[in-house]
Amino acid sequence: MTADLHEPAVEDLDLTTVLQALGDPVRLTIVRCLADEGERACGTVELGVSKATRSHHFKVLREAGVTHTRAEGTHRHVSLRRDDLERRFPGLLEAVLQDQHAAV
Amino acid sequence: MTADLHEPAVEDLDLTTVLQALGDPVRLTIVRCLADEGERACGTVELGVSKATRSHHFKVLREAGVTHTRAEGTHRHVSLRRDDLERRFPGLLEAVLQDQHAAV
DNA sequence: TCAGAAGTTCGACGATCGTCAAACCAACGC
DNA sequence: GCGTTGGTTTGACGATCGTCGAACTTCTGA
Repeated sequence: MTADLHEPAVEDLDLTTVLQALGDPVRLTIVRCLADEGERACGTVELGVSKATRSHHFKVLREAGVTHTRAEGTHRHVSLRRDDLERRFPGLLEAVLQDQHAAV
Repeated sequence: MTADLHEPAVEDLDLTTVLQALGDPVRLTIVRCLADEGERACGTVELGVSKATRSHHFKVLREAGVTHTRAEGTHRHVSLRRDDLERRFPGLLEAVLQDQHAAV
Protein backbone atom coordinates (compact mmCIF):
# COMPACT_ATOMS: atom_id res chain seq x y z
CA MET A 1 0.00 0.00 0.00
CA THR A 2 2.50 2.57 -1.16
CA ALA A 3 -0.12 5.04 -2.31
CA ASP A 4 1.30 8.47 -2.87
CA LEU A 5 -2.11 9.96 -2.25
CA HIS A 6 -1.10 12.59 -4.71
CA GLU A 7 -3.67 15.35 -4.81
CA PRO A 8 -3.41 18.49 -6.93
CA ALA A 9 -3.35 21.91 -5.30
CA VAL A 10 -6.40 24.14 -5.64
CA GLU A 11 -4.76 26.34 -8.26
CA ASP A 12 -3.80 23.31 -10.30
CA LEU A 13 -7.32 21.98 -10.61
CA ASP A 14 -8.17 21.57 -14.27
CA LEU A 15 -11.75 21.91 -15.45
CA THR A 16 -11.45 19.36 -18.21
CA THR A 17 -9.96 16.83 -15.85
CA VAL A 18 -12.63 17.41 -13.24
CA LEU A 19 -15.44 17.12 -15.76
CA GLN A 20 -13.92 13.94 -17.11
CA ALA A 21 -13.67 12.55 -13.60
CA LEU A 22 -17.33 13.37 -12.94
CA GLY A 23 -18.48 12.04 -16.30
CA ASP A 24 -18.78 8.43 -15.22
CA PRO A 25 -21.77 6.77 -13.56
CA VAL A 26 -19.77 4.89 -10.95
CA ARG A 27 -17.75 7.93 -9.95
CA LEU A 28 -20.86 10.06 -9.85
CA THR A 29 -22.33 7.55 -7.44
CA ILE A 30 -19.26 7.85 -5.25
CA VAL A 31 -19.42 11.63 -5.28
CA ARG A 32 -23.11 11.64 -4.37
CA CYS A 33 -22.49 9.21 -1.56
CA LEU A 34 -19.67 11.32 -0.18
CA ALA A 35 -21.83 14.41 -0.40
CA ASP A 36 -24.62 12.72 1.55
CA GLU A 37 -22.65 10.78 4.09
CA GLY A 38 -19.54 12.85 4.52
CA GLU A 39 -16.25 11.05 4.95
CA ARG A 40 -16.39 7.39 4.08
CA ALA A 41 -13.99 4.50 4.11
CA CYS A 42 -13.18 3.48 0.61
CA GLY A 43 -14.82 0.08 0.80
CA THR A 44 -18.09 1.12 2.38
CA VAL A 45 -19.62 2.44 -0.80
CA GLU A 46 -21.70 -0.11 -2.67
CA LEU A 47 -20.84 0.13 -6.34
CA GLY A 48 -21.29 -3.29 -7.87
CA VAL A 49 -17.76 -3.44 -9.20
CA SER A 50 -14.67 -5.29 -8.13
CA LYS A 51 -12.20 -4.12 -5.54
CA ALA A 52 -9.69 -3.22 -8.22
CA THR A 53 -12.17 -1.17 -10.21
CA ARG A 54 -13.34 0.66 -7.12
CA SER A 55 -9.77 1.49 -6.23
CA HIS A 56 -9.26 2.77 -9.76
CA HIS A 57 -12.25 5.11 -9.61
CA PHE A 58 -11.21 6.50 -6.25
CA LYS A 59 -7.80 7.16 -7.73
CA VAL A 60 -9.25 9.05 -10.68
CA LEU A 61 -11.32 11.23 -8.39
CA ARG A 62 -8.39 11.88 -6.11
CA GLU A 63 -6.00 12.77 -8.92
CA ALA A 64 -8.57 15.06 -10.49
CA GLY A 65 -8.72 16.87 -7.17
CA VAL A 66 -12.32 15.98 -6.42
CA THR A 67 -11.63 14.01 -3.27
CA HIS A 68 -9.25 14.05 -0.36
CA THR A 69 -7.91 10.80 0.99
CA ARG A 70 -6.76 10.31 4.53
CA ALA A 71 -4.91 7.12 5.41
CA GLU A 72 -5.57 5.57 8.78
CA GLY A 73 -4.20 2.15 9.39
CA THR A 74 -5.35 -0.11 6.61
CA HIS A 75 -8.28 2.15 5.86
CA ARG A 76 -8.54 5.14 3.60
CA HIS A 77 -11.02 7.77 4.53
CA VAL A 78 -12.26 9.65 1.52
CA SER A 79 -14.06 12.97 1.50
CA LEU A 80 -15.13 15.58 -1.03
CA ARG A 81 -12.93 18.64 -1.45
CA ARG A 82 -16.01 20.81 -1.40
CA ASP A 83 -14.32 24.04 -0.38
CA ASP A 84 -11.47 23.68 -2.85
CA LEU A 85 -13.82 22.89 -5.70
CA GLU A 86 -16.07 25.76 -4.72
CA ARG A 87 -13.14 28.14 -4.69
CA ARG A 88 -11.86 27.00 -8.05
CA PHE A 89 -15.16 26.28 -9.84
CA PRO A 90 -17.91 28.11 -7.95
CA GLY A 91 -21.26 26.38 -8.24
CA LEU A 92 -20.03 23.42 -10.20
CA LEU A 93 -20.23 20.71 -7.57
CA GLU A 94 -23.51 22.07 -6.26
CA ALA A 95 -25.00 21.87 -9.73
CA VAL A 96 -23.83 18.31 -10.17
CA LEU A 97 -25.15 17.23 -6.78
CA GLN A 98 -28.47 18.93 -7.36
CA ASP A 99 -29.44 16.46 -10.04
CA GLN A 100 -31.86 13.90 -8.67
CA HIS A 101 -32.75 12.28 -11.96
CA ALA A 102 -29.70 10.09 -12.10
CA ALA A 103 -30.29 8.37 -8.76
CA VAL A 104 -32.19 5.54 -10.48
CA MET B 1 -25.73 15.86 -45.80
CA THR B 2 -28.44 13.65 -44.36
CA ALA B 3 -27.94 14.86 -40.79
CA ASP B 4 -30.82 13.90 -38.55
CA LEU B 5 -29.94 16.72 -36.19
CA HIS B 6 -31.21 14.51 -33.44
CA GLU B 7 -31.35 16.43 -30.19
CA PRO B 8 -32.60 15.02 -26.89
CA ALA B 9 -35.58 16.60 -25.13
CA VAL B 10 -34.97 18.56 -21.94
CA GLU B 11 -36.27 15.79 -19.72
CA ASP B 12 -34.03 13.27 -21.43
CA LEU B 13 -30.82 15.15 -20.72
CA ASP B 14 -28.43 12.92 -18.86
CA LEU B 15 -25.90 14.37 -16.46
CA THR B 16 -23.22 11.81 -17.16
CA THR B 17 -23.56 12.34 -20.89
CA VAL B 18 -23.40 16.11 -20.55
CA LEU B 19 -20.36 15.98 -18.31
CA GLN B 20 -18.65 13.61 -20.71
CA ALA B 21 -19.44 15.95 -23.58
CA LEU B 22 -17.98 18.89 -21.69
CA GLY B 23 -14.94 16.96 -20.54
CA ASP B 24 -12.89 17.54 -23.66
CA PRO B 25 -10.67 20.55 -24.40
CA VAL B 26 -11.85 20.99 -27.98
CA ARG B 27 -15.51 20.80 -27.08
CA LEU B 28 -15.00 23.12 -24.14
CA THR B 29 -13.49 25.61 -26.57
CA ILE B 30 -16.56 25.32 -28.76
CA VAL B 31 -18.91 25.83 -25.82
CA ARG B 32 -16.99 28.89 -24.64
CA CYS B 33 -17.02 30.34 -28.11
CA LEU B 34 -20.76 29.80 -28.45
CA ALA B 35 -21.32 31.37 -25.05
CA ASP B 36 -19.34 34.46 -26.05
CA GLU B 37 -20.40 34.88 -29.62
CA GLY B 38 -23.89 33.41 -29.65
CA GLU B 39 -24.94 31.41 -32.66
CA ARG B 40 -22.10 30.45 -34.94
CA ALA B 41 -21.73 28.58 -38.16
CA CYS B 42 -20.04 25.28 -37.56
CA GLY B 43 -16.91 26.11 -39.49
CA THR B 44 -16.22 29.54 -38.04
CA VAL B 45 -14.76 28.27 -34.81
CA GLU B 46 -11.01 27.91 -34.93
CA LEU B 47 -10.09 24.62 -33.33
CA GLY B 48 -6.93 23.36 -34.96
CA VAL B 49 -8.48 20.07 -35.97
CA SER B 50 -9.66 18.67 -39.27
CA LYS B 51 -13.10 19.18 -40.74
CA ALA B 52 -14.04 15.62 -39.88
CA THR B 53 -12.99 15.95 -36.27
CA ARG B 54 -14.78 19.24 -35.87
CA SER B 55 -17.95 17.71 -37.24
CA HIS B 56 -17.56 14.86 -34.78
CA HIS B 57 -17.26 17.17 -31.79
CA PHE B 58 -20.28 19.18 -32.83
CA LYS B 59 -22.20 15.95 -33.10
CA VAL B 60 -21.22 14.88 -29.59
CA LEU B 61 -22.34 18.21 -28.17
CA ARG B 62 -25.59 18.08 -30.09
CA GLU B 63 -26.43 14.53 -29.09
CA ALA B 64 -25.62 15.27 -25.47
CA GLY B 65 -28.14 18.09 -25.66
CA VAL B 66 -25.65 20.88 -25.10
CA THR B 67 -26.17 22.59 -28.43
CA HIS B 68 -28.96 23.26 -30.88
CA THR B 69 -28.25 23.04 -34.59
CA ARG B 70 -30.20 24.91 -37.21
CA ALA B 71 -29.63 24.02 -40.85
CA GLU B 72 -29.63 26.84 -43.34
CA GLY B 73 -28.48 26.01 -46.82
CA THR B 74 -25.12 24.34 -46.64
CA HIS B 75 -24.44 25.92 -43.29
CA ARG B 76 -25.31 24.74 -39.83
CA HIS B 77 -25.89 27.36 -37.22
CA VAL B 78 -25.04 26.10 -33.79
CA SER B 79 -26.07 27.63 -30.49
CA LEU B 80 -25.99 26.72 -26.81
CA ARG B 81 -29.18 25.33 -25.28
CA ARG B 82 -28.68 27.60 -22.30
CA ASP B 83 -32.29 27.63 -21.11
CA ASP B 84 -32.74 23.90 -21.43
CA LEU B 85 -29.51 23.18 -19.61
CA GLU B 86 -30.39 25.69 -16.92
CA ARG B 87 -33.79 24.09 -16.42
CA ARG B 88 -32.37 20.60 -16.20
CA PHE B 89 -29.05 21.30 -14.43
CA PRO B 90 -29.35 24.69 -12.75
CA GLY B 91 -26.02 26.47 -12.45
CA LEU B 92 -23.99 23.83 -14.26
CA LEU B 93 -23.28 25.65 -17.50
CA GLU B 94 -22.69 28.93 -15.68
CA ALA B 95 -20.12 27.24 -13.47
CA VAL B 96 -18.34 25.76 -16.46
CA LEU B 97 -18.30 29.04 -18.35
CA GLN B 98 -17.07 30.95 -15.33
CA ASP B 99 -13.70 29.27 -15.45
CA GLN B 100 -11.12 31.57 -16.97
CA HIS B 101 -8.10 29.47 -16.22
CA ALA B 102 -8.54 27.15 -19.15
CA ALA B 103 -8.41 29.89 -21.76
CA VAL B 104 -4.64 29.24 -21.96
C1' DT C 1 -24.40 23.46 -65.94
C1' DC C 2 -20.87 22.91 -63.18
C1' DA C 3 -17.14 24.11 -59.90
C1' DG C 4 -16.60 25.02 -55.35
C1' DA C 5 -17.84 25.39 -50.45
C1' DA C 6 -19.91 23.51 -45.99
C1' DG C 7 -20.67 19.50 -43.54
C1' DT C 8 -21.28 14.56 -42.95
C1' DT C 9 -19.98 9.77 -43.17
C1' DC C 10 -16.81 6.06 -43.49
C1' DG C 11 -13.05 3.34 -42.42
C1' DA C 12 -8.82 3.18 -40.10
C1' DC C 13 -5.25 4.23 -36.65
C1' DG C 14 -3.37 4.64 -32.02
C1' DA C 15 -4.53 5.95 -27.38
C1' DT C 16 -7.22 5.87 -23.51
C1' DC C 17 -10.83 3.81 -20.56
C1' DG C 18 -13.51 0.60 -17.53
C1' DT C 19 -13.34 -3.79 -16.11
C1' DC C 20 -11.52 -7.98 -13.91
C1' DA C 21 -8.59 -11.65 -11.53
C1' DA C 22 -4.42 -12.34 -9.43
C1' DA C 23 -0.64 -10.99 -6.96
C1' DC C 24 0.88 -7.92 -3.72
C1' DC C 25 1.53 -4.85 0.55
C1' DA C 26 0.77 -3.05 5.07
C1' DA C 27 -1.57 -2.97 9.27
C1' DC C 28 -4.33 -5.24 12.80
C1' DG C 29 -5.84 -9.14 15.95
C1' DC C 30 -5.04 -13.36 17.91
C1' DG D 1 4.44 -15.66 14.32
C1' DC D 2 0.27 -15.92 11.21
C1' DG D 3 -4.06 -15.44 9.05
C1' DT D 4 -7.27 -11.77 7.88
C1' DT D 5 -8.78 -7.56 6.25
C1' DG D 6 -8.59 -3.18 3.42
C1' DG D 7 -6.62 -1.41 -0.35
C1' DT D 8 -3.18 -1.01 -4.35
C1' DT D 9 -0.73 -2.58 -8.47
C1' DT D 10 -0.22 -5.13 -12.40
C1' DG D 11 -1.24 -7.04 -16.59
C1' DA D 12 -4.74 -8.12 -19.76
C1' DC D 13 -9.19 -7.79 -22.23
C1' DG D 14 -12.62 -5.48 -25.13
C1' DA D 15 -14.81 -1.10 -25.86
C1' DT D 16 -14.80 3.55 -26.65
C1' DC D 17 -12.53 7.87 -28.06
C1' DG D 18 -10.11 11.52 -30.76
C1' DT D 19 -8.00 11.99 -34.84
C1' DC D 20 -7.31 11.94 -39.82
C1' DG D 21 -7.87 11.52 -45.08
C1' DA D 22 -10.93 10.41 -48.49
C1' DA D 23 -15.28 9.95 -50.48
C1' DC D 24 -19.78 11.73 -50.44
C1' DT D 25 -23.99 14.99 -50.30
C1' DT D 26 -26.22 19.25 -50.71
C1' DC D 27 -26.52 23.69 -51.61
C1' DT D 28 -24.85 28.05 -53.87
C1' DG D 29 -23.01 31.17 -57.22
C1' DA D 30 -21.01 32.18 -61.54
